[in-house]
Amino acid sequence: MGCRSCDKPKMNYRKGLWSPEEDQRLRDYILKHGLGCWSAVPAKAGLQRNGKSCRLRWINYLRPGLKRGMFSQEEEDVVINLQAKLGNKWSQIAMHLPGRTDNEVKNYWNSYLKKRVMQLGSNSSSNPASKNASPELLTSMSATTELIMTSGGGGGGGGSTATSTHDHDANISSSGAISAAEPFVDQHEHQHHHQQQAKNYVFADWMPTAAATAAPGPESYSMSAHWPASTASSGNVTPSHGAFVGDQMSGSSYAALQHPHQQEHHHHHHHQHGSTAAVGAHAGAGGMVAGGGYFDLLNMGDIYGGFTTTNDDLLF
DNA sequence: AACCGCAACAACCGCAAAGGG
DNA sequence: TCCCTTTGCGGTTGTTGCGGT
Repeated sequence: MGCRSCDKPKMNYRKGLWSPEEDQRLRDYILKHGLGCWSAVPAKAGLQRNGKSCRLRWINYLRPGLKRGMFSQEEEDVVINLQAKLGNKWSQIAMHLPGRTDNEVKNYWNSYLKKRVMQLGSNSSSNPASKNASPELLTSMSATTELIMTSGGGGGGGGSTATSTHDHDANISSSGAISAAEPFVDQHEHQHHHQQQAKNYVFADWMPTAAATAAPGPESYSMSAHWPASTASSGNVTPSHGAFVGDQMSGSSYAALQHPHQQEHHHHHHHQHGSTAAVGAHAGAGGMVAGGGYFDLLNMGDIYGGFTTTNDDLLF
């Protein structure tokens, strides 16, 4: 682990929200050099951030394969059930939700699900089916959830003391537990407290739609030279990767990326954290790209996150 | 119009584990 | 084995904007 060569100069690190320029620097750096010593990234990328901040930014926001927008009913079920089972092991829970980060899951739980579960728990105390989830919540309990529940292993309720040993980046579980294909592209309209904008699946908001569909030119630099071995061995690492190279950021889509909720609020009465602009710009990345593109991009999540999943693990 | 409360989410902080020297 | 650095994780705080008054 120790990255001795990463002697960083003492400096006053910037804090707070990331600017588009910072994001671009970080993104460009990672694209060119791959994931490595985070503590060295700021200096090498020309960022006045600490490595920790860079890592977090990458994982939670810039990394390809991330979904944005509201949680689907299925995802909600997964969170509720796994939280009941594992406790606040957000990274482990996130592993079962492709494209979701632990931070996102955690936020969703703290801001919404926790209250809901508590309410339901107090209202329907006589629900033997689940100590946390109400019948309402369970009605849509899918085979997906059951799969997770049965494959999770290890019992125990909340407050598990199990030490997490997984790679934080690997939000796509090795079990490929969630069959994401169809539910991920619909405009799930389940009754959500805040009636958020229907979720959208953005495989890296900064990725232009063209990148999801168009084959890049052969001039692309060699990804395999920089990315984890799993990348090179993955048959799904397709030419589309090349499209990531360089400045892929369109102004509009990036603006949407930076602060989704700062955009288009005037179009909706309710909070809208899924960026409509992003949907417009990138809907194809997750939705329109049925089949191949979708797969490829998802695998990009593998690549950038250092996943070790195989093609077989991705059940989409 | 101004203020306040709330919700959502991005980001920070502190701690512990992992791992190299 | 110890020390130090890096990384990963979970709790918490900060920021922003909306809705209500």
